[in-house]
Amino acid sequence: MDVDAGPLDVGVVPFDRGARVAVAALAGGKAADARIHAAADVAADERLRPGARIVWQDAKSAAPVLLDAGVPIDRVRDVRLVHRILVEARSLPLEERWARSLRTDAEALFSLAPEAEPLDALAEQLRLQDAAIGDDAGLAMLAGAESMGALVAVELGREGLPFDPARHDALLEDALGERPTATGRPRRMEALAAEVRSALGDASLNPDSPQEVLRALRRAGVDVASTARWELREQDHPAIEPLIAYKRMARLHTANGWAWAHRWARVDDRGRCRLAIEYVPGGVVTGRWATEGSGAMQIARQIRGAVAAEPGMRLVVADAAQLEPRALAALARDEALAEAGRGADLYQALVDRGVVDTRTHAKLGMLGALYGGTTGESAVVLPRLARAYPRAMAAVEGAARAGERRERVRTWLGRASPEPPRWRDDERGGRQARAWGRFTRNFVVQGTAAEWALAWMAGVRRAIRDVDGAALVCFLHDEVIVQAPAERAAEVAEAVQEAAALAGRTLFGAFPIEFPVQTAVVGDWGQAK
DNA sequence: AGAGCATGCGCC
DNA sequence: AAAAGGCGCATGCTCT
Repeated sequence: MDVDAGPLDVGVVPFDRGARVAVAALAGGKAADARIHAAADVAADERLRPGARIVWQDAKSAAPVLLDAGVPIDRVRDVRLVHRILVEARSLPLEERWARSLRTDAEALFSLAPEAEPLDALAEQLRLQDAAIGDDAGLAMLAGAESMGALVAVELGREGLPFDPARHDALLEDALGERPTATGRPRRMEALAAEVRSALGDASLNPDSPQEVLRALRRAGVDVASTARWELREQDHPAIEPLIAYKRMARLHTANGWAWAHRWARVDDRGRCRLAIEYVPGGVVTGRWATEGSGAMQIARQIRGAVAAEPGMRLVVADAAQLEPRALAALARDEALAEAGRGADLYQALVDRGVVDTRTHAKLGMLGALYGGTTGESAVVLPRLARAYPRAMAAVEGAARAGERRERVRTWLGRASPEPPRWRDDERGGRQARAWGRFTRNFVVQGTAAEWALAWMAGVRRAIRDVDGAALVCFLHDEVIVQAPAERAAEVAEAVQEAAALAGRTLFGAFPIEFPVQTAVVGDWGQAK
């Protein structure tokens, strides 16, 4: 092996449904020395050594083959995801070949012959992307972070989230009452349904039907226009309390109840019960991830205790405190806000510095700044924040005004907001313009926070690589969970915090912004915070 | 019967 | 009918 060779781009194309893999060096838009391997032998290709940049059409179809073969991967380019970013960033002419490659999905790749052609195509795409990125350090970093994120997503999906069905069952019975034997509602839900029916004098009422409930409420003299909780709360009628309680239970029952667990929990080949979670990197326009199917990014707090460490293991639950305000301070280069963030609680710092009078007001004001609040308490506190942190406020205000003018805005690393929809030049159009402005205002902050989270996760992945038995098992925007052997959990917790600091420096250089991470080493997720 | 929308609510 | 950004999902309900 020539250890003096420079960084090598290595293209990987699986075919025959992953039974075989084509590997080639990519340079100058060409694939060189293509070799075909049986999937199990691919690790023997010495070009796939640490330090090489592995290039694939998309992680979902290509990564499993390499992961199964035990190929260490530490740099990667996901051509599909980076393509999307670059097209949106308008750094690239929309050439026909790009449009074509967008349509090349995983299935199409599988059906391609193992000839050089797909590898050449990959090489050409890589060349075009690198040319488009040029010397834009932000886009280069974003391309790397997005690609590594896609790999982490595949790894998370393969790992699954440790899940204890017995605990889940107990938590549900506690919240909803005894589970029904056949069809029908859990006991406490059924009791509440009966209470609602009796209070509204409608023995056949289906409490799951908003229309029926609305009609019944109005018949009973309750003046509401919907059955939304916020509206019900303002009413005084004996049906209201059980109805709200019922709806809360119904939500848990349908979203994270027994059927949900049955659908998404699986027992892997080592006898461990895990929730199968398919993450979709870049699934949200801002760059946040989404999930496909399981709703795993919305798991109700009430049942998080069912996510439990396996024997001999602990969960390291880590969440980044006030990530978005910190992302805002950094992208706006607001030294004063960054200074307030020096410490674990940015909101409390605003109180201590006399900017606002209570922590709740600090939070409300910040939410208003990030989302564009114009009413209520948030609007009252906002001017105080604007006076104390003019740079941060100018950044979000600027993004909002740009959006209203139909301009596209960018995150810190350069992800562009989507093309705005059309709106008329009338009052309704004005409302739409302001709504779009609220979106672009939030886009720059949410998107930048998502970029930080990608960098954080890449760092966590690297940091736990040498901790035998440790694995990332969950990601939730500003929170990660690592399962680790009990005796090494404390060490992992520290590494996760260091990775956060490193992510901050990677994105924002010497700008003095801190990203404190709260960690808890616990037996189950319900014990964290 | 299935597609697609509306409602409502959980998460960040 | 929500005020204020981003989602996903279950259910009811209407339209085809």
